[in-house]
Amino acid sequence: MNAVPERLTSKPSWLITQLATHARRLAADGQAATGSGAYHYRVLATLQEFGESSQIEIARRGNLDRSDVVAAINELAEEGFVDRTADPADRRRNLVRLTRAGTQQLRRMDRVLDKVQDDLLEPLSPGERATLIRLLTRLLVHHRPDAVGQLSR
Amino acid sequence: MNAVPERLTSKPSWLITQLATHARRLAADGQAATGSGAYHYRVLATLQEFGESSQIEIARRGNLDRSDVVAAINELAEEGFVDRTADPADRRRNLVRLTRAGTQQLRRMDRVLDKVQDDLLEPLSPGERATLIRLLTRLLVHHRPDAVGQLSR
DNA sequence: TGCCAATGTTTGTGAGACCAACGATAGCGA
DNA sequence: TCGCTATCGTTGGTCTCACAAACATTGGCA
Repeated sequence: MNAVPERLTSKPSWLITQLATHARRLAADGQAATGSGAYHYRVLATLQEFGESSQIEIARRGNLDRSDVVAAINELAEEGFVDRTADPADRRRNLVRLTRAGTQQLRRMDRVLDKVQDDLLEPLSPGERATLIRLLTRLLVHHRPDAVGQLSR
Repeated sequence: MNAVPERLTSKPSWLITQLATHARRLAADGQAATGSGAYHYRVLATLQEFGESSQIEIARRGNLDRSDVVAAINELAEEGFVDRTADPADRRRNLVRLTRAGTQQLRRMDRVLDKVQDDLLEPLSPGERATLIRLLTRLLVHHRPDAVGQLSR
């Protein structure tokens, strides 16, 4: 009754894109309560792990377009989660850093996203989860080394 | 230099969504030459495997919104790939069926998408590919049984 | 007969990933 | 030192995918 063409369900690209849509939904549902979204999380995470950065650095490290970084930082700054100041050493750049409130927001989002991972992988055993992560990582390293922190040579 | 926050790369949801973006790009690149897109493929595949259908059936089987089916079928009909006629037995419904040209278009898209699967899984051995497909399918069956042709309750 | 449900359709929204262009500023080679 | 080129932030788009709201037409049914 609810059959889906085998042409679709047999394709890895179908499995991956459909699962990605579901993962995004889980994340969006959880993040709704935090008031920030996926782009905001990438910015906050980048700042936390690498410290004060220019917007272009945030874009490269978080795999974002620099124009999207502008919008995300506008919103984060408005809520007091980041601090944006002109770089005195290079007036083309802004220096962005996490505030205390931003660090707390990141922690909130971390909790939410950790739960998302659990929900997402729920049906798999720990060993299967590790296998899946390993295979997915290999594919991503192969296709988009820059999205996994690999030097693209 | 191109480091990515470990907070991101360690999350399955990151791996899956980033890989999905890449898969969509591969598919879009390949499909550009065919003139049809992902929604069109879902419609054509559904018609081929289940035969003449109403739009609501196409929507349910191809996991599409019925309003998106309207647009896709408009475009497919304009190119002569499908045929849309009012159902004499239920005038609320349209009966949509594949034309000869539509069958050929589906074959073209199949070839493109088969190559996409190969590109996508390239770094994995046949055994690893099977493992990945098995794990992804289990996750999707668990979270969105309707997207894999499973009865949802 | 009168009401509710199903179907197709129109219109719109929001997220995510991009792209092009522009002004200001730096850096560098002649 | 001058002039060219590159970089950075910013603005203002585009496109795809997923989905929600509302409406008219038609069927089914109490």
